[in-house]
Amino acid sequence: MTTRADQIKKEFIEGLSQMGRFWGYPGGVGAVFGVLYLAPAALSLDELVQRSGLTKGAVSTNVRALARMGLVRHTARLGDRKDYYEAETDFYKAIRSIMGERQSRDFDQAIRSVRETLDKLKAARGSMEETERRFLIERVQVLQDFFDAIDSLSRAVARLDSLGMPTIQNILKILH
Amino acid sequence: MTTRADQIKKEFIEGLSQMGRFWGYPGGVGAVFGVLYLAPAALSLDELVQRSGLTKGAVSTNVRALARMGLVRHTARLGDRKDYYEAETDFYKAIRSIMGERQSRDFDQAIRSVRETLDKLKAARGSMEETERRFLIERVQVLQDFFDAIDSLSRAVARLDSLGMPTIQNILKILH
DNA sequence: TATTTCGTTTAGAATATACTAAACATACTG
DNA sequence: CAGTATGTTTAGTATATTCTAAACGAAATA
Repeated sequence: MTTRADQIKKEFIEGLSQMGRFWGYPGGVGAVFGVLYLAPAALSLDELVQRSGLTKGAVSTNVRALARMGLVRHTARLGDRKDYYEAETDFYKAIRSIMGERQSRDFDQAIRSVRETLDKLKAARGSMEETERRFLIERVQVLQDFFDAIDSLSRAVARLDSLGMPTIQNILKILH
Repeated sequence: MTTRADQIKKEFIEGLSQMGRFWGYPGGVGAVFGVLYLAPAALSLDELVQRSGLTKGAVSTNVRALARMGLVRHTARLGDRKDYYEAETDFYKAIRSIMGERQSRDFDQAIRSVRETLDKLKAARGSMEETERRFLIERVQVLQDFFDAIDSLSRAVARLDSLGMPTIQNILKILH
């Protein structure tokens, strides 16, 4: 039998699944988080399998991704060697963790690539037409400045020990 | 013959391509933008085909996506019915445009889904166990508050007519 | 009106991704 | 030590995405 509660939960979880895809994560990640977020207590892997409809393998992978992002906590129970998982409900904490995670992975790599290009261009005096070289340096420099700004912003956010509504309100004031 | 300049450009473009994928866009989008960004003048579609190595169809699609995002401007030349494209170099302008674009599409949809869940839960008094209903409302409310905060932040940014380093510096000060 | 030029759209191929099912590894339990 | 419970890894599959190649359409020109 499907209760009204089950129905509402299911729709919500489907919504989170879409949302996950929007942020660039597999649908299963959003679904697993949804299940955990609507559970009043930590769940075991098998419970996640049941409630998410995915297989053990997929849940294992997805839940690990969520833990790496800091959206899910890994807990244990005495005298029970199952792993239990529960959702992080402090999203301000989670978002910092996510930023840290993404930061290191691909974004840093991309920024590095821009910096390398700039270095190469600066070192290329003589081996290419000077007018073009000046133009390219100018362009790439603008991009790097932009990335540096984004970078310092996200680092600042990640460094905070709390990012709550008061802080956001202050930022909003500046942006008037 | 491949000059040193060509080589450096090619590597830079490859970097932007990766970066594009990181932000969730096809590699071709990044590549096309890279070509335009390193060109001192607007380019026609055929020139983009040559320099990006993609076919007309792909370039047509990708360049249109970039224009929608505001990362590329569509220009014309008198007495020439070709389309010409040039890169937007004001990234602060571009980022606002991108936020507007993404906003409307999927993110709004996701937020709406959360709000709907909350409404349904509030309307479900009697049709489910009251303790559970209270718990679910609490959880979903926290998520919605968070999204509302993000939403007002991004709307504020999108509303600005300029988002330059001074603004960012101010924000950084708050985040100390 | 026929021809050329240019951009878009479509059909299909190649690729990447995320899942399932099952084998596997590890650590408890009897 | 055999057997069981638990989570991870892998091989294969299904699906979605993004490209190419080519057909198409629209507009300018002869």
